Amino acid sequence: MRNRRINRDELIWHAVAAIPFGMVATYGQIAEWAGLPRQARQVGYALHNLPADSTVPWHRVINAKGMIAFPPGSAQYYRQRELLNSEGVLFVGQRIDMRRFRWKPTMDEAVWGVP
DNA sequence: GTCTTGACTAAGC
DNA sequence: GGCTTAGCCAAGA
Repeated sequence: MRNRRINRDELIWHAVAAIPFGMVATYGQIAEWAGLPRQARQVGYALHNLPADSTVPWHRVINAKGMIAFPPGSAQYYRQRELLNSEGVLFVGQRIDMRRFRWKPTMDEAVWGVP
């Protein structure tokens, strides 16, 4: 069987799985950490292909606006919101307080929010 | 091969 | 704060 190279999806899933409990990350962040910059859409695509029996915390991935990518009112929207709420991620209306819950990788070296 | 779609983002109005 | 436009890349028809 050859060393199957890690698929793009698995790379993304791995990055998503690295998000700690009670934290969230944006699609752009996941793409970048997975080594796929500018491919935020691919992250959503990979999550869409995520098997139902997977343990990947897909609900910790949100868009850059701090909102769930699903349209409000949809079953998926409420499911993700409930999962986040159960982890202590509080919502302000339809938005998450990114200043508190956005995960910052390697806080010592990471440069996020640089002007 | 081209065209459309998509769990996105940033900038402009 | 919300809508529109443009940019981006990959998968599917």
